[in-house]
Amino acid sequence: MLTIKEIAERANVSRTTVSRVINNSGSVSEEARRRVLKVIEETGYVPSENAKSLRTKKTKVIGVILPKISTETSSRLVKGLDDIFAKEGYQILLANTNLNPEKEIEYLRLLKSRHVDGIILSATNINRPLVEEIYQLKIPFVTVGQYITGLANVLFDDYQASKDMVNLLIKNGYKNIAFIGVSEKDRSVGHLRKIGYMDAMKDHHLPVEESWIQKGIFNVDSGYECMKPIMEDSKIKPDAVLAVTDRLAIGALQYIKEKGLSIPDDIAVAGMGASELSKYISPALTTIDFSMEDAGREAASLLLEQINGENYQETIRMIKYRFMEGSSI
Amino acid sequence: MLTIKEIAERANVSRTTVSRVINNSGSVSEEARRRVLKVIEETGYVPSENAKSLRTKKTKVIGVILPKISTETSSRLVKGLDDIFAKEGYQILLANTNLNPEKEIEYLRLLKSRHVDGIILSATNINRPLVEEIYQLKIPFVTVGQYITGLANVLFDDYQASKDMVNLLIKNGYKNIAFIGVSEKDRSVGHLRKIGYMDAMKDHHLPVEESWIQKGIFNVDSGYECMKPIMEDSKIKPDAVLAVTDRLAIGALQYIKEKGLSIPDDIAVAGMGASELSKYISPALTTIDFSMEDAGREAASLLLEQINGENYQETIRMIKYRFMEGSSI
DNA sequence: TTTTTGTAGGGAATCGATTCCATAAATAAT
DNA sequence: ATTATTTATGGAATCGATTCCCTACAAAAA
Repeated sequence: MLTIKEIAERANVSRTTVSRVINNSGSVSEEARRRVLKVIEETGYVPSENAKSLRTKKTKVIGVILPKISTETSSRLVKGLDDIFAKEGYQILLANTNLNPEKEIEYLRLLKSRHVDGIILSATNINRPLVEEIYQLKIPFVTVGQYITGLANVLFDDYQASKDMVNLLIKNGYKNIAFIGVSEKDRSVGHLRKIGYMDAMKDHHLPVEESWIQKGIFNVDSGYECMKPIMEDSKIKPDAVLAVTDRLAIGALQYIKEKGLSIPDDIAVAGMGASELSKYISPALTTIDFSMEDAGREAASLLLEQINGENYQETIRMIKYRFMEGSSI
Repeated sequence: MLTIKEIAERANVSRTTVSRVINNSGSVSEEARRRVLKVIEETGYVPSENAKSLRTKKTKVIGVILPKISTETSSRLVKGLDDIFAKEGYQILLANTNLNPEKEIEYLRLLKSRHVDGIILSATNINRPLVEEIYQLKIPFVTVGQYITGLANVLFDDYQASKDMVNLLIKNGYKNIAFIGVSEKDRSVGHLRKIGYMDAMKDHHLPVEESWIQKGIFNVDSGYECMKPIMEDSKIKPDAVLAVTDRLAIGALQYIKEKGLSIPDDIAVAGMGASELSKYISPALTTIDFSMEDAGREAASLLLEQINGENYQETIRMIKYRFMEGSSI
C-alpha cells in the first residue's frame, strides 16, 4: 500500500505539503503542487480514508439499519437515502436485523464503533432498551416509520391513511368491511392502522364482527389464510376487506378469486403500500402509496442537517401518502 | 469519545492490558481482567474500529457495487450476500452506480481508499478501463453476472437458459417465436440471451422475421412498446414471444391482453428472471428463476475464500436456474 | 541454591493521515 | 534601510488502537 510518506519522498516535499495539495488547504507553490500531483498521477495513490477518519473524526459513512433487506419497502427507502447521500459524498453501510430486536442494539453499537457520521433506523418495533441505547448514542440519528420521542422522525400517517381508506370504501357504498392486520407490536402498521379502521367504522356507526378482524404476517400466503375465517366464520359476510399491506391484500384477493367470487362486485379489496405488484395483478389493487423514496430523501436531508450541526431537536416530518386507484373497489 | 487510554487509567492497568482483555490475547491475570471488564461495562466503552483497522489492515467491511439499488435482482443479491457475510461479522458498504459506467471506476477507487476487505461487483457492461482498474486493485474481488477473465466469477448460463426456454416453447408446439431483448452492450442479458434464442431457432430450422426481434429497456412499459411492432409489422404473426426479463414480458402481456387476444391460446409469453410479479399476474408468467440469493451466497463464499487466502485463481461458479411454470405458454 | 521456564504487564513504536507551530524566504509597507 | 506581512514549507504531535520487545517476579527444574 502506497502511503503519503512515499509520495512525499518521491515528490521531494514533506508529508505536510502532500496533504495540503490533496486537500487544497494551506499554501503551496505551483511548482511543488505540480510535482506532487504528477507523482500521485503516476503512482495511482489514494489516501487512506481510514487514517484520515482517525484524525478528522469524519468517515463519510452513514449506517442504515433495516428490519429486512430485500423487501420493496426497504429497497425503495435505501434508494431515496442514496439519492441524497451520494450527492454529498456519503456512502451507506448496511445493517440488516432480520427482524431480530437484539440485533438492533448490537448494530447500533457496531455502527458507533465504526464512527459512522450518522444513523438511519427503520425499525418495526421500538422497545425500551433500544430507545435507551439510542439516547446515549450521541450520533446524528433519524428514525423512519416509527416514532421515538425527542428524535428526528420521518413518519407516515398510518392512522389517517387507514381511516381514509375505510372512508373511501364507505363512500363507495361498502358497509361490512373486514380488516386484515399484523401484530400490534408493530405500532405503525399493526396498531395505528388498526385503530384507524376501527375509528372510521365507529364514526359511521357501522358494526364490526369479531371474525372480520384477522391478524397475519407480511406475506401473500398469510393474506390468503386470513381471508378464510373472514369468509367462513362470519355471520354477516363482509362486502369489502382492507389489508394493511398489499401482499396481504393480494393473498385475500387470491382466496376470493378462487372461491369464484367477483372483485369488487361480490367483495372489494383494498391494500396499503403501493407495491409494484398492485399495479399488475388483476384486478389492479386500490392501495395507498406511502412514497418510501420520498421518505428516504427526507430522512437523509434531516440527517445531513444534524451532521452539519443545524437541527438537533425533536422533528417530525410527515410524508404525504396518496391513493392509487385500481379496480378492486 | 471514550478511548482505550481512559479505560486503562480507570482500571489501573496499561493500554496493552486493556487491549489484551478485549482481544483475548497474551496473558492477563484474572484480577486485572475483571477490573478491565468492569470498567468497560460501566462506561459502555466500544473500541474504535477505525483505529483498529489502521493497525490491523482489516476493516470487516465488504464493498458491493450495484448498477441499480432498488431492483428486485439487486435486493435479492444483497440478501444472499448478507446471509453469509453477517455470519462472519462483515458488513456491506453499498455503492450504487445508477448504470453510470464512470461511477464504477470511481467507486472502485473509493472502496479501495476505504480499505474494504473485498469487493463484489454486479455490473451490466464491462469495459476495458473498468477491467484494467480491477486488475491493479489487488483486493479480493468477485464479479456477479458478467464474466471477467482471470477473476472469480459467479455466473448464470444466460445462453443456455434462453435456449432452453425457446426449446420448451418449440416442444409445446410454438413455431413463430418473437424475441424482446435489451442492448447487447449488456453481454449477459443482451447478447447471450439473444444468441441463445437465435441458435435454438436455427437448430430447429425455424425462420425468424426481422420484426420479431425487438430491443427494449428494463421496464414494463418498454415491453409494451416492443410488442407493438412485433404484432403490427410482421408478415407472419408470432404465436409466442420470449422476453429477456419478466418486466418486458409483463409489458408484452399487457399489450396482448389489451388487443383482446388470449394468452397462451393466441400467443404465448415467456419471461426470464422470476420476479415476484410473475407469480401473481394472470396468467401467471412462465419464466426462469436465476436464484439471485444463491448467487449472492456463492459470491460471498468465494470472496471469503480469497480473504482467507485460499483461492486466487480464475474461478467460475455457474448458478443453477430452474423453470417456473406459469400458465402463459 | 542456582538456573530455567513461564506468566503478567508495561513502554514505546507503529499504522497513515491531519494540523499546530515554528522558521525561512520573499514581498510589501514604513 | 528597516520592519512588518505574507507565502511556502517542514517538524512533530496527534488520532486510538495493536503489538513487539523487555523486565519483574514466581514457580518449577536442576
